[in-house]
Amino acid sequence: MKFNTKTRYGVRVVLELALNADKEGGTYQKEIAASQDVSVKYLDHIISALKKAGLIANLGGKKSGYILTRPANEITIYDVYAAFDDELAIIDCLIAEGHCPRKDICAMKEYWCELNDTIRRNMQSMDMRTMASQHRKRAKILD
Amino acid sequence: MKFNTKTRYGVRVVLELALNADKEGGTYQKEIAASQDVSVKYLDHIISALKKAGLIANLGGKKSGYILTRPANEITIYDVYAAFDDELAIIDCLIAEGHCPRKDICAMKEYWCELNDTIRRNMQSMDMRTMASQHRKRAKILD
DNA sequence: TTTTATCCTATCAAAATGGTAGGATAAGCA
DNA sequence: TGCTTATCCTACCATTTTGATAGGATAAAA
Repeated sequence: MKFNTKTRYGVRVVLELALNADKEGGTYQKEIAASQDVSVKYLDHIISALKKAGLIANLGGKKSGYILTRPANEITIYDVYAAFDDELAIIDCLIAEGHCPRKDICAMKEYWCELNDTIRRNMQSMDMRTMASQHRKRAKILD
Repeated sequence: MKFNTKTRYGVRVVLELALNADKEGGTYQKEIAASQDVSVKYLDHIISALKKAGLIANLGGKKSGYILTRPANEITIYDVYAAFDDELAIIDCLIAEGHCPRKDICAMKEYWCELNDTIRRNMQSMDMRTMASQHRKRAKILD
């Protein structure tokens, strides 16, 4: 029961872009790689998925920096999660219906389904502007 | 982000024993295997872990049926989870401290930690007596 | 025209997952 | 007593997932 590193890095990339919202020309992949301590090559995959999901984009053409495509408060943790994985389903039978012969009686399925909803709603209710401001607050205290 | 089959089967085994609480002589591994549609061999692992965790026990000696070691309302979903996995940690840095260089500033860590607590508390607040009674209710309606 | 940053696909080692197999042990029974 | 059988215990194994690296294509900028 773990989130994978792509999701974790993905969130951090989006957080960095949210923090750099005022930065002229966007943020370069190279800069992100350096500040997040990930190889540029690995970051390729992360950024590619975030772009495909429509969360980030190049400010200009091919050799320009990245920015968020919408205000940080309109991007949730779940949005980032969904860029890397399918719909959240903590057990398979929540998506692959018709397979389990006991699906109509199974009390467990109902429980897992509710837990799944709880987790998804939690992730949907946290946006990246909030994360950014919390990060700034913490950084300030430590300063 | 999935629960593994051992945890899922484990919960179902405990649920079955909760439902069979009145059954004379406990429930045999063979019976559980049949009703849960798992091989007896695979069930070996599940049962072994549940026994090790102290959730179930043989009613008599080696060749006797299984029962729960305490009332079903004193066994939570989290108890069963913990029989198969370590403490719930949806990202590694929640347990392996000191590793991440940004742990003091990282706003994300705080978020993941809170989500982790939310999930754990949810699992801790659902007990197997409740599950059993919900199951009986559903089975009755379908009858 | 050279550099270089993004883009895109393939590959790979290691770990996790889901499960089978074989045999040891010991209880129950004819 | 000896056979059957259910639990117990340890290997092993195939497949998938994970966390990355590598190579080269593309195109913008200098």
